[in-house]
Amino acid sequence: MSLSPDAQLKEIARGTDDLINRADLLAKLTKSVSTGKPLVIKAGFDPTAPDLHLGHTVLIQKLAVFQRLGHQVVFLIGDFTGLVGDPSGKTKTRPQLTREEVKANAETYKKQVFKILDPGKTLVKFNSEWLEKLTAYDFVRLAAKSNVARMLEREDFKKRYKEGLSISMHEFLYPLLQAYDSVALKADVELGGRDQIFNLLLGRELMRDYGLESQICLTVPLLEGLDGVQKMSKSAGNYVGIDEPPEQIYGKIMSLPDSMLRRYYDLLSNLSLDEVEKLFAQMKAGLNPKEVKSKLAVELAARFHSEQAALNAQQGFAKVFANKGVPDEIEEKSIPSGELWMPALLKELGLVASTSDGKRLVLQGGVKLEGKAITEERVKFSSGEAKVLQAGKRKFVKLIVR
RNA sequence: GGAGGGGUUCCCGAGCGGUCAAAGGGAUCAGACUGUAAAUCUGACGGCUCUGCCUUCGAAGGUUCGAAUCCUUCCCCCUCCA
Repeated sequence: MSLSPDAQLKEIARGTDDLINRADLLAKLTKSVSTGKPLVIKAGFDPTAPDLHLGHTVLIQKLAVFQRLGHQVVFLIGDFTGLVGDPSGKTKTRPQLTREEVKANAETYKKQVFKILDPGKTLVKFNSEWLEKLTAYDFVRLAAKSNVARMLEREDFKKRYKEGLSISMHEFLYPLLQAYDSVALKADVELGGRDQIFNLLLGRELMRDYGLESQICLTVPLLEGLDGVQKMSKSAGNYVGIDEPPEQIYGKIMSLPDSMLRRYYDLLSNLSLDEVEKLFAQMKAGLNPKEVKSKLAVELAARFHSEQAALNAQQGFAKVFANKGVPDEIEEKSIPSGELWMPALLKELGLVASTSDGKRLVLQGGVKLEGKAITEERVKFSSGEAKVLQAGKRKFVKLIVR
């Protein structure tokens, strides 16, 4: 089904951060509808982090929108540019990935991405396919397409330059190579995060230089992580991975600060704008924010798993945290009988990092046996007993005494 | 090539001969409270066979009764001028 260009535009523009520019996109859509030729939608991904999180899904969902509208999504894996290195991670030299590693990462990517995208309609490409073939001559010619002043227009470069921080040569190359990808793919639209705007725009210019019709640049907002401050990233540890078990997804969303709720709804929920408005109006009128949060947590857990798994996670959470109970399924561990020194036991069971840590936990009343906080470091266990040991709020182990 | 500034515990960042396992902040963890793994408050936050001992302040040596702090060499990072 092919919607009218106007209707498509509206759908595409929803929840975007920036769209450059609307008129061009409308023209492309109009042409696409009249000729029946789908637009080429490009989105690039670095092959070094195959662990996708919610932050990435904002963009992927937008890709899915294009896909539903009948356009050709190209999932571009930046195996070559990954070697060059993204300007943001500047301290360490990236390890050179072998072909096998890139391939393996790509598979992981696909597995995750196809929870949202339709595999049958997605074209997966590697940019080494064309970038590797560039000669030094091509390369210099490519580099000549831009200039230092232009590069320094980029916000982060400008800032670093002003503050006298270093900028490596290859960091200038990165945007150019990414832009060249658009040339190679003859992309109609490129999607990226908010931080990608410069690179996307460079693609737009470069395509013109190469005599092609310029791509449309569409950015989606960057999702803040669970801490509500930094952008979501694996290295910051404030992320929700889409491959995580439903209980984790649910629990992590519940740990989101209330202040971030609306933002998450706007960027992640599939609810219509009206429904979201209504929900927040209710909350203002007294509905417990916890309920609103839980609703989102269920929606997301269900998206990456199943409705049932999500509801189970919700129940388990209520049991453990709201009612301070014990989860249904806990790991069983066998321990010897006799008097045991808890810090060592905790360490052995992997519940704490060190005996010192274990001592602290006991001291602070964070260790419970059968729901009762223990006060002594040494506890007697008799053979045949089975007791639930709890370390902190969410770690449980069932002890089977030999 | 020249001049200068730096490398401190998970991160940022103080300390610049003893009172330093090292201020402060962040992150993390625990407890209380609650509406949740929100918010807030309190506490903990190198390791261990734990009223003591061991290891840590880029690396290796040295000075000293005693060094993260002083000296030497080395490694690394950054800035400016060429």
